[in-house]
Amino acid sequence: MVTSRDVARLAGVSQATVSRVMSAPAKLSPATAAKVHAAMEELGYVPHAGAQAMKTRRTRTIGVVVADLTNPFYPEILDELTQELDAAGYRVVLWNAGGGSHQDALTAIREHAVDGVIFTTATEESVELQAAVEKGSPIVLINRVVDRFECDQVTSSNRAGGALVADYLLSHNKTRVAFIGGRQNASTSRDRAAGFLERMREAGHPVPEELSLHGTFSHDVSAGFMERLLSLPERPQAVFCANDYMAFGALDALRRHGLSAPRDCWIVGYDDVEMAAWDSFSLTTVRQPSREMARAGAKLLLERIESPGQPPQRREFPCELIVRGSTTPPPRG
Amino acid sequence: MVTSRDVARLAGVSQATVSRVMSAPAKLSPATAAKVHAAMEELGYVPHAGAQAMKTRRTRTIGVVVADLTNPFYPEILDELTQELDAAGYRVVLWNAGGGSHQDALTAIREHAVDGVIFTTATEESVELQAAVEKGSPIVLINRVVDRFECDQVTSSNRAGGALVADYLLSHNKTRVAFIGGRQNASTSRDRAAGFLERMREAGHPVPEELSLHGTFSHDVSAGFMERLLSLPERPQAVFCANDYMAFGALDALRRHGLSAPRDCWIVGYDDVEMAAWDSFSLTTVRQPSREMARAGAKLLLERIESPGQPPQRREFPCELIVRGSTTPPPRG
DNA sequence: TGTGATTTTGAATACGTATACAATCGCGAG
DNA sequence: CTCGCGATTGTATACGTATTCAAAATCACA
Repeated sequence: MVTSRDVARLAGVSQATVSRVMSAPAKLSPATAAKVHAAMEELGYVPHAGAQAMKTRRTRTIGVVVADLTNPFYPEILDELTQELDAAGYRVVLWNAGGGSHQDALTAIREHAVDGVIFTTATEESVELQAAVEKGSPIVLINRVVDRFECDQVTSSNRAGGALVADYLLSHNKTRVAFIGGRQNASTSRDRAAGFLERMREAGHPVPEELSLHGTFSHDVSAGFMERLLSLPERPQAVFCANDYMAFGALDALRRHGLSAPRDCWIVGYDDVEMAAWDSFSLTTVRQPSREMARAGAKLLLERIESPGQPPQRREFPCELIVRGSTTPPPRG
Repeated sequence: MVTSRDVARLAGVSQATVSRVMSAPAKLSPATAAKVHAAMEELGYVPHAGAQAMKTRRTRTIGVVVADLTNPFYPEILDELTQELDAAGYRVVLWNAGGGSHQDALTAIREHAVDGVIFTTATEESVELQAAVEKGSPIVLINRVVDRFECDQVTSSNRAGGALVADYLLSHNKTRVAFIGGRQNASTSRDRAAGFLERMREAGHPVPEELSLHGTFSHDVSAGFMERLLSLPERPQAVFCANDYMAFGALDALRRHGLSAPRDCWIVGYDDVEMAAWDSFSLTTVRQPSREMARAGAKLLLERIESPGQPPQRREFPCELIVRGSTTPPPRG
């Protein structure tokens, strides 16, 4: 391994000078800077990340916790996050689902293995997460959000989005409708459900209990729910799924029974992942600006790392209904 | 920040003893071990990752380079890798596409920021990668592979897989067939193409040049190619795409023109990502055991880190044709 | 040419941990 | 009761870098 001392020796300067070439080149004469650069080049010098981290207390590494790489929503978020953080000179370490992810990520902060963490998967229950937040650890919540945590949070107007769907369905005289949700402890599923169910109720068409299903955010579970709905004596006219991934499951269940949307049942999703626009799905959905949210989250975290102690910020992005072929065909023109 | 010295002070022992509690507990009397543990607990001690890395020259972190998170193949690989490495006590840092990924990953090795890297995206051209390999850096290639690199490599029998598809199509009298490939510098696309085209030629039905298209591994580019194929005076009877993601694009192009598989054109993919089995696609494809390959890659890398200097290993996993609805319906029963 | 101000550089040290080596302790054999 | 050995523990040091402080070199200007 080649150290800054080796470079110093070759360049005929002190180790301190080599260090300064990287941290404060302005304070050096061009001549010595050139000498040092030449020596670094010749030896192929690369500073030791651990040693640097120890001195600077910075790792230029950010943690990201995602819930489920199988759901295309998360790869999209991750794609944007890696690009954004990469551009800012940060590395990304990834934790993927699994019970321990939260804990591992929080440990990584305390080990000074990362400068901060972006959670896309926060839930009310995580006592440790709350403790970390209260201790002032640099943490940002994207997507799922916990109101009482005092930290930066980025979300979309899930409640309003759910209501949007209700309005849309009602305006097309769909009054017997179902809801397929994910985990109840996720704010996303909860808020979307709340907005949707509340609006249906207000309109005088409350969603009956047997049409409001909750499980896990998964294609297969959702498909199973959809089959259950299809086997009811009176089939729902439309189904709103808490995310696109589940909506794909519902569409698949339809097809499996020789049925299709919108003919036999309307299907609406949430997220507007890229695949939703594919002709194979053509899924009507509520678009949340996921990539923009990811960028906002990254920015908030980097700012917090730069200048700790600022009051936490909350950003809520608006959502928008995107009508596609899984409900009514889009308006002509 | 609480250091091992703080713990030592509270426990009334030396810093060395605290360190030993973690690295060699057998060498300590149960009594002192207990004291130290209590002190660690009370102070919430967590060792500083950078300091540890500096001494031990290990980070317990592995880098992973993927090409495109939008292609569900990579999230699947990544899912398996994170689980596997996590279980082995390693963190994962992720590099995602972008021109600099390779370089960044290699730099991370030299910075001792990671103990090794798994590339899913190697190409012949990467001189730096070759140099790193020759220097003995712990590097494993999964998926895409470069024959002349002297490092651990995990792949599937892409050439044979391509031939499988040709045999299958020929056995159903599909003689005018097309190929949609990805980047030519990726061994996967190249080998699948070679196996496929060669077998078609051998059978006396060479694929004409205008039916052999190469672009980038993307849904949209593939859809564009498919549209071009559909606009030919004589439409191909079947299209083999170098991966499922591109096959989805081809299916979408069909649908966009009011056509469908297998009625108007057979579509075959490669990979067998989870989505391929969904009813919305029901894609005939060549299954490669991606998750198994990921595990094998992780294992090879960890072994290499444990005991460097071993001769590099190559593992090639067999592939299997999975017939689904995008070609002939699967055999009854 | 001398003086003080300023720039440029080096010597020394600290970051937090792991470990080689030395010191101490307890205990059984002689 | 002494010697010696193994089991525990402490002391001292090194890992590679950033930074403080002081020294040396340079410069502006009289």
